[in-house]
Amino acid sequence: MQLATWNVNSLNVRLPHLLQWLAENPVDVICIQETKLTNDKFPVAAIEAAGYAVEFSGQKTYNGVAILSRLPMTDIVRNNPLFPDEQQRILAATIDGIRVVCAYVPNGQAVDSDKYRYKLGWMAAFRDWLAAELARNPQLAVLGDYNVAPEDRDVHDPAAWEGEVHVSPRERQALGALLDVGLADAYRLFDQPEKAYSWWDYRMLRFQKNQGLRIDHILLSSPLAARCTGCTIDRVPRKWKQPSDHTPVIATLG
DNA sequence: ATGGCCTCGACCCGAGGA
Repeated sequence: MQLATWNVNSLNVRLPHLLQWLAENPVDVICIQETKLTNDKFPVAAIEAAGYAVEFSGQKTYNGVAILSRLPMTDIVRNNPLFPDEQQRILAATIDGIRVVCAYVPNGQAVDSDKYRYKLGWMAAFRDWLAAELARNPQLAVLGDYNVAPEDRDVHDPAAWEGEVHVSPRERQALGALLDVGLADAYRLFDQPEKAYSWWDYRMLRFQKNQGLRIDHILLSSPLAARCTGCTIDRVPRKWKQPSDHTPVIATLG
C-alpha cells in the first residue's frame, strides 16, 4: 500500500499535474493541500474517472484539503473538533483500517506575528486531537504540509534560515510534540540522500540550485512504521511546466 | 542589484504563500 502527500498550490491550476502524476504513480491514497477551491468547484468527476474516491474540505481562495483513495473512505472528519477554525486545513478518513489524516499546517508568515501565534496554537490543538485519534485507532498516518523543517539537515542553508519561520525553535518543538504523541517521520526511517527537500521557492532559481526545505511529511504510528518499507520524495513534477512549488512525498507500507 | 515567483480576487495592484 502506498500513501502520498502533495501540496498542489491550487487544484484548479494543478489538476492536469495531479492526474498525470497519478497515472505514473498509481498510489492507493494521496492527501492534497491548498486546493483553493470551494466544494462546489471541486473536480469530482475527473478524479473519479482516474479511479479514486475523493473527500474534500475547501474554501474560497485559500487553504483547502482533500483525500483521494482507491479504496472506500469512512468516518470522515473535517477540521479539528478541539479547535474551531474557519480555515479548512484538516480532513480525516478511515481507509482499509488505517486512520488517514490530511493536514495543511498554517504558514506562520513571520516569527511572533499574529499568524505565527495562530500556527503554534493550531499545532498544539492538533497534537491533542491526534493523541485522541491514536487512542481510538493505533493505525494512524498523518500526511501533509507541516510548514516546519524538522532539523537543519532539512534546510538548504541553516545559517541563513536560523530563527526564521519554518525552522524556529518553537515551531520545531511543536512538530516534536506531534511526534511525541507516538508518530515517526517516515522519511527518516531510512537512509536518504543529502540535501533532500520537498519545497523550493519559485524565485531565484531555487529549484534549479536545489535550495529548498523539507516541510512536507508523512508521520506514522508504531504499527504502521513497522510496516513501512520505504519513503521517497518525487522531484519529477517540480520540473514540469507551471509546477506546484511543492513536490510529492510517498510512503510504502508492506 | 537585498529583488527576483505564483495564485487569487478584484479590478492592475495587494495579500498570502514559504
